[in-house]
Amino acid sequence: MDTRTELLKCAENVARRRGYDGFSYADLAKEVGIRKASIHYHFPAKADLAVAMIERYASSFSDALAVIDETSDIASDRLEAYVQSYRKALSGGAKLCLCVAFSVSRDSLSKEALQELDDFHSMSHEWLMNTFQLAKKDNSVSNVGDPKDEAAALLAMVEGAQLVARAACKVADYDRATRLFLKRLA
Amino acid sequence: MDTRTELLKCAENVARRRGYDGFSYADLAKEVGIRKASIHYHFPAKADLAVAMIERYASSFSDALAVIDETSDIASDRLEAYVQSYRKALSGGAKLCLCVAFSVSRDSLSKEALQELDDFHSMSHEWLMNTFQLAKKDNSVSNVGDPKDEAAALLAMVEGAQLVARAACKVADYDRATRLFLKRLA
DNA sequence: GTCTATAGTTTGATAGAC
DNA sequence: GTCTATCAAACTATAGAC
Repeated sequence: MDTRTELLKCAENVARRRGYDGFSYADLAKEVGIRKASIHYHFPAKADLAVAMIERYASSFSDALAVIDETSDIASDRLEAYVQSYRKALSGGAKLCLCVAFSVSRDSLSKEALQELDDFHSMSHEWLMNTFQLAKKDNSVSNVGDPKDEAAALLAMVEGAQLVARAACKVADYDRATRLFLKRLA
Repeated sequence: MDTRTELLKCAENVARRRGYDGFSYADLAKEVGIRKASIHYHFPAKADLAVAMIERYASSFSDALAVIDETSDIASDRLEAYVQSYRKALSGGAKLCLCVAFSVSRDSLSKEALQELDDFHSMSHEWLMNTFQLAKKDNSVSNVGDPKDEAAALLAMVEGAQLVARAACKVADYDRATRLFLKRLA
């Protein structure tokens, strides 16, 4: 793997544990095994790194959603996989979704990074909306309301469930918070 | 107001905007109007400040829940007030619940602070559980599941809704995420 | 209780050799 | 591309005068 990618991977890893203001170039240098001055060759400023991190995260997230869509045509299957993916991202209570971690540090981010953050949420929201729209047709989810509202509610729920589970370092808290929603799935 | 309280108020304010790793003694000194060295008289280390912040936050939150209980005996009224209180805490998309902000910076907190964080979540969860238990009796909420699961789901939802709204600085996002739940209230 | 002064560390970032 | 060397600024924290 090239150094740039290795840096991005490492940065994502630590940012999802500690937030944007909670990691430094020194942390990355130590982990990747180069000097911190060398990092500036790949990312001149931390703001550049932040943008690249969100871009990479959104891209891989988008890929994951595409895989979910390919795996099943049933809305309930897709939503279950979605909830499961946020559970997996928790890493046993040690990590958060990158965008959850970055949302808290909003004031430290550049305009460009905030735009990327916004794009990520838009993409997630749209995928969820379409999936709830499908659920209305295939009847695989009980009691479906306005897809726009359902999408916003589920996005908030998985992000909040991650947060609560992270606070206590207990995946069980994530499971408890999402249980009633999963019961609505066929 | 005494300086200690003023410092706590100010620290809460900035921590809810920027997270635990996002503010410094210099920020507080500037805002409160004393030198940063003076802050150490009240809070020897930042870890001490963190503990006092959560204590104060949990205490005022607990008071707010007591007021809600006094205002109405109907479960749906109480839950609506609960959701509303998280909305108000958003401050137009500028702030988060202190415990949401601190959960992200978990690794920077002392054991004592983490314990306080845990206590806060326990208190919230218990109040919600009792309220959903009441809802089962007074039928003011539609389709109530296991109170324990309902409590966890709602806590996750309001915290997640705050986060999404904070990311975009749009209170409307909070409203959209909580709309379907509020529809279940009588 | 608040101040000045300062220590010791860490931060993000740059210059220039290799 | 990575290094050494260095910078100025910010950080938490302490000592001691008032």
